[in-house]
Amino acid sequence: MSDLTDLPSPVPPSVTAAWIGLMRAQRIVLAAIEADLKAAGLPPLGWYDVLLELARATEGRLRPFEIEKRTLLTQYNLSRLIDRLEGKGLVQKALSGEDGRGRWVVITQDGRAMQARMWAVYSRALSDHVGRKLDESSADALASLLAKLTDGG
Amino acid sequence: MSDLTDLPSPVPPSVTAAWIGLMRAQRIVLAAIEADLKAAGLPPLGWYDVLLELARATEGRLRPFEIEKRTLLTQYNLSRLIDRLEGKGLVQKALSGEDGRGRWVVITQDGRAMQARMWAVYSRALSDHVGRKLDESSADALASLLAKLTDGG
DNA sequence: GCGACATAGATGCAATAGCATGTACCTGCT
DNA sequence: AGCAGGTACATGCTATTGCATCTATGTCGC
Repeated sequence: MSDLTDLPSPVPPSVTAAWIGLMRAQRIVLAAIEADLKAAGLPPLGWYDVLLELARATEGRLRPFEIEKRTLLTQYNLSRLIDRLEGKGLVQKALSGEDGRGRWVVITQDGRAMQARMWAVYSRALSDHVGRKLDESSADALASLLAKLTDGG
Repeated sequence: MSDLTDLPSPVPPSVTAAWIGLMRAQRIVLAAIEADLKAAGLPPLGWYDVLLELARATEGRLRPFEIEKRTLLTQYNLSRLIDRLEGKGLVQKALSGEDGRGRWVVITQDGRAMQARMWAVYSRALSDHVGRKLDESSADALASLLAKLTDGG
């Protein structure tokens, strides 16, 4: 009886190494950053992503489906994340005039303050866990290699 | 009142770009691979990681804490994942003679078969979502840049 | 051998993610 | 206008995760 695991893989070792490295690096760095946020008594990174998009948007507001595209959050997770943000007073929901199906999610002053407080910790964590390990040209090179993975096709 | 978000970030743009690229690439590729597994009626990637480690281990068995180190799973998640694997007959738990606290997790024949079935799909997905987008030298370069992020310090 | 502390693993409970579906509204066709 | 289908968002239910803690055993110093 042959064992498929013994057959030579059609996947070049460099490709598996890249993939495993991608998973490991993302998990390890993300865990480190989340730990720093938690140690500072701040909410998880997902909150930051939403707050940042809102803070950058004109009039500090976006439709949920716009946030969804920008953040890669799923529709149902975003729906509930917005509820939590609203529960903490960081955003408000408003009815959309133009589209009766839609809602606006509007960032509050507390929301902007939270985004800034989180960035203070987040940016330090980024410097620490990414910047300290890659010089700028390596970081550029990494970013452009990663972009190849997500570009269309 | 100053707004921290307007202060120049201490983080170089290349570093943020690398980090955002890392998050995006990992999420997108992982989601694509998980989708392929699911479409084939197979369990998620976490199962594969554990089964592969067991399949590679001598006598097809490892202690939970050994699996934990190899996979980056947390202790409590692994404990429950093993329960699920056992529930499907893919592994068995056995008492450890040497260390009364310990258990052995032993892969079954069904477990080996599942690992092989998953690899068939997984390897195709890897070729498709990673190999097809990176030539081998790019993949090597990516792997070594990523390694810098996880190396000590 | 006993007590203090560490390690291996399990587990109750609360929070979050995933899935399927529901509701409301929109758009386009007839 | 009326219906078919699509989009935007919410939600009930289940599965998984995270956290804190528990049990059991091991190790070390005395």
